[in-house]
Amino acid sequence: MNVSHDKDTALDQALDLFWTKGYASTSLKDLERATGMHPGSLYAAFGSKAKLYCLSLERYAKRLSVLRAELQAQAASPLDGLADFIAIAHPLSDADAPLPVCYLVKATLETSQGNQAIDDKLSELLSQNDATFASIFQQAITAGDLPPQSDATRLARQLSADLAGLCFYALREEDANVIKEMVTDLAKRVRCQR
Amino acid sequence: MNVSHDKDTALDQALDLFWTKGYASTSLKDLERATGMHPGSLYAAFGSKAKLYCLSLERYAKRLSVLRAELQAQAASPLDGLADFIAIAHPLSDADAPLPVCYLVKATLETSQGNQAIDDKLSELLSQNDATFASIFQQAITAGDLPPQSDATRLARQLSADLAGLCFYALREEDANVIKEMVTDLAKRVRCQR
DNA sequence: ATGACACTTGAGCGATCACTCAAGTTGCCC
DNA sequence: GGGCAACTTGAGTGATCGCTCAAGTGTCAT
Repeated sequence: MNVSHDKDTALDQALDLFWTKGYASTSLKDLERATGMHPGSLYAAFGSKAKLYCLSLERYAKRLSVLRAELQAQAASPLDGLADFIAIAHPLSDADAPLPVCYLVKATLETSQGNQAIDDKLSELLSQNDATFASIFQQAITAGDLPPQSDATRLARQLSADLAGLCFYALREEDANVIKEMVTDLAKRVRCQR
Repeated sequence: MNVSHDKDTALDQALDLFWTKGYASTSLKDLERATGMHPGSLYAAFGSKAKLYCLSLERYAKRLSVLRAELQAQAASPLDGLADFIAIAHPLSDADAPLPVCYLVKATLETSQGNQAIDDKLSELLSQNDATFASIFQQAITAGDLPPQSDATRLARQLSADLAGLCFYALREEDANVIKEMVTDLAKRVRCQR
């Protein structure tokens, strides 16, 4: 009795596994269990563990950026959209996320020094993310919501670091209220000037 | 021809390895190469890979806290000492560190969800660190360097997260000047109110 | 010199790693 | 229903994993 598999579903399951356990600590046995696929099918569909990992990173980044774009479109202003993203959609405040930590942040701190293709993919995705942040800040500057002499790139950099800092803290703090407070503070800081 | 080994030296070498490669990606073969010890000696001295890792975490935390205490003793005020620590002694600005990333931060993001003893050790060390930060802020409040209504615990929490955020950014940014600037900014922010 | 003891040595343990591939199954077109 | 391409299956690959332990070596006091 053979079972047919949906590549996207399997990728989602692999993503959750990698997210929680990390790349090195996730074995193919784990992936087989999670996806219900046998090694042959996994390799036919994804090529290798590293490629599957890269695909999962890409998928996650895509998902986040779609979400951010949606919030941006609904928001009254660029900064409001960004604040909503932090307060609502980011893994820090998303109850469905397996960890209250951005997958890319965790991957960055784990993976450094290893497979080159993975490192490249990660820095590509993070750069894209920073660029999006910067473009939103630029819109805010143009719209007059930020002082004209503001540096959008620098603001993006700082936001990226601030989010990563919160991720770190969220992982160790058992009291969800503390994290919620910190997230709210950051969102507020983004919305009402910095 | 047998070789006698110094436990502290071996521990330092193991620490550097774990720091750069992470726990899961560091094999006993790697540790043997780095320390020059054979498996039997390693196990006689340290018990297991996990125990060696815990010892390395402890040693690192101790090293950092000694450094911080020294700077604190020399500084004109508690906040000055803290700022010096960030600007001078923290891995972010220490050229000798194998990575511009606090070992505990990296370990926290890698290790979550695994060996219980490691998780416990990590959260113990991080709590100690936060407590030290908080006590320094408390001294600053008592000394009148911070408004009396300041919340030392909250300030410590925020500093911890800010440092972690910088670690994340330092790992991906190839331009050392950008990081230096961000570190200086944070040190300044700590020194001159927040 | 000798025996007692502590430490080092490294071959090798069973388990698990990422991965392959020949055989089996399925769905589709004619 | 016969033929074929596409996919699934899972036993099995060699390598490496963390770890053990009997044998070897060095350092003592006597």
